Amino acid sequence: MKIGYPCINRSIGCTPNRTFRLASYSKERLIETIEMNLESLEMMIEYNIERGLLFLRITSSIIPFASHPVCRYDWKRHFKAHLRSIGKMIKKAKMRISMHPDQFTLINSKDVHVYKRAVRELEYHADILDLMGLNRDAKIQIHVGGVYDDKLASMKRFIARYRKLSKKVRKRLVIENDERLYSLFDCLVISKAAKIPILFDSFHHSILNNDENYYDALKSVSKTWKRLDGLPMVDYSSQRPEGRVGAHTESIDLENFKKFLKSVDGIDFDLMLEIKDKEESALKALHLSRHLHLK
DNA sequence: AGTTGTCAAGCTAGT
DNA sequence: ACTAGCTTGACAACT
Repeated sequence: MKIGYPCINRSIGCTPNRTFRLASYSKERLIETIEMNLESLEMMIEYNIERGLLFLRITSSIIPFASHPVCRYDWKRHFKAHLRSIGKMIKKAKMRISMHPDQFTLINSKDVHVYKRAVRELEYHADILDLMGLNRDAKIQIHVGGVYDDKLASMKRFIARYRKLSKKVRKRLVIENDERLYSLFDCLVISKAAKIPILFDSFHHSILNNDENYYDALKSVSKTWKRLDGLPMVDYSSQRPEGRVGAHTESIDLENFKKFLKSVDGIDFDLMLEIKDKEESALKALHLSRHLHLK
């Protein structure tokens, strides 16, 4: 099991998340920001490798405005070598990579313009992973999308639109169960029809479910990942005390985490900790997982 | 230097 | 038909 945290590190003093306002867009500003982001990403990767955190989610903001019409600069060509060298570091360390486009990336939208923008956004994510030279176990995770007053029709639209995606996107795209609209069960229905792997979010599942326990849930999800897809990816978080239902905790609750690990003991997967204090909790989790006597 | 409002993108629930 | 809320880090404009 590889363990990681998403997008940013709070202790190295730089972020791969830098962006700027659309109003201040310029080619120079774009290049400068991407350069800083890629350097920060490299520092983050080094930090993680040194500490044994081998699962990383790369932020979607790494190339600001990448899929926006304002961005007509050929950043792919300009940063090809840099991205390739980052990919080499990743592969050398056998690090696992995921990306998670934002909530407006909706391929099942009724609005065809939203759908088209989503496709461009997914292509951009796939380009990053391709330019890094990563194999198809590097994944792009999205939610199924909106319900639009007709869940079945919206699920069908997802499947039909998924089938039309380019191969470079399809080989990396996975769906994640959410906590309000599409449960694990819904995802399984879609997965069966579209042959798309499911990324299991344990926290969402604890809020929206059909009474499947973690073990059975993860077992059924594991079957949706083929050999070339790599191990299943799992997102883990827990409820922030006194927060709104679904609010992610500030810092890892080790008792809850231990219980979760024990409940899915015997199933192999890579684990992303969606916790606000990022690397701090990830390191605690890594330490705990190494000292638990599991199968 | 520190604080606060605002930012490319959408959906849903509530009025 | 319209708007607040979701969630969230960092920019940008303001004290």
